[in-house]
Amino acid sequence: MHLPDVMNENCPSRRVLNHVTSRWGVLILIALQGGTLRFSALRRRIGGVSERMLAQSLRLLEEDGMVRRTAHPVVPPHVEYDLTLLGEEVAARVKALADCLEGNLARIPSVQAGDAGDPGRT
Amino acid sequence: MHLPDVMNENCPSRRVLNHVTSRWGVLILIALQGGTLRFSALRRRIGGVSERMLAQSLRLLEEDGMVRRTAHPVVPPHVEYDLTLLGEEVAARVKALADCLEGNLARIPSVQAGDAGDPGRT
DNA sequence: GTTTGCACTAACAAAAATGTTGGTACTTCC
DNA sequence: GGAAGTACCAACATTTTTGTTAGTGCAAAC
Repeated sequence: MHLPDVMNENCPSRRVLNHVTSRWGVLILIALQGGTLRFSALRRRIGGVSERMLAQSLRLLEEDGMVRRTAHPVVPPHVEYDLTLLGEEVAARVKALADCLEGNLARIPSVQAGDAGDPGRT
Repeated sequence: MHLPDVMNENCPSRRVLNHVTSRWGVLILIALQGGTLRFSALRRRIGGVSERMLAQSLRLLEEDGMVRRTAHPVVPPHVEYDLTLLGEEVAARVKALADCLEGNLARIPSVQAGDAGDPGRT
């Protein structure tokens, strides 16, 4: 068994890292840190996510053993999402990163430059 | 001015978070944690990155004040990249996350399912 | 004197991510 | 009776990301 190494393009850790650090993966983990949430609640909590992407990202994180899905077979569907033990560990790191960025926004030049949107090409 | 909040789709922190957690952004930050590196060295260190993406991702991180670029105007170009103070702080969190994932690979179902990457090499 | 390395960029092409629309099957609220 | 909410999925369209190729200008190694 070779040691996992994200710098190695073929290491499975690379794929997991990509799931976790994906656009919505990060936010899902942070949102679920507060406790169990239902699909719609999760969607309301995470600004800008579409149903499709939320469902897809949740499935990926579930496959990676970070998120647990619990479906109650009742008439209006009722599904709950929460973090597994592993998910909690990972989410804590992700949260730490997000907090770090939020807390240091003032030190970030591109933010101070007063550009609300994509300054990219015009 | 409201508080930064990554859950808010219009918060600038969201954009910065995306840069930092982008496919190559993560790896660049980790790679530079070890110290200054030149472009080509960085490229060799990060498996699978193309010149184009490395250059692009570096520029983004530079704009966000995480990475510093120092060009020496010598005949064969000599450019060095290293982390700013802010970059170090952020990189530390990113590294913690990556280490956490690497260390817990064995607990990840989708990895154990033998569905990706090159099997057999241990 | 031909190849190699350096640090890139521009143009184009392909692949992946993401969004949009419409639908399911039923219930509760107005 | 009509609208809204639940938890999604499938098909299609668009956008974004990423890769590929070629090229710069010069120097050192072969």
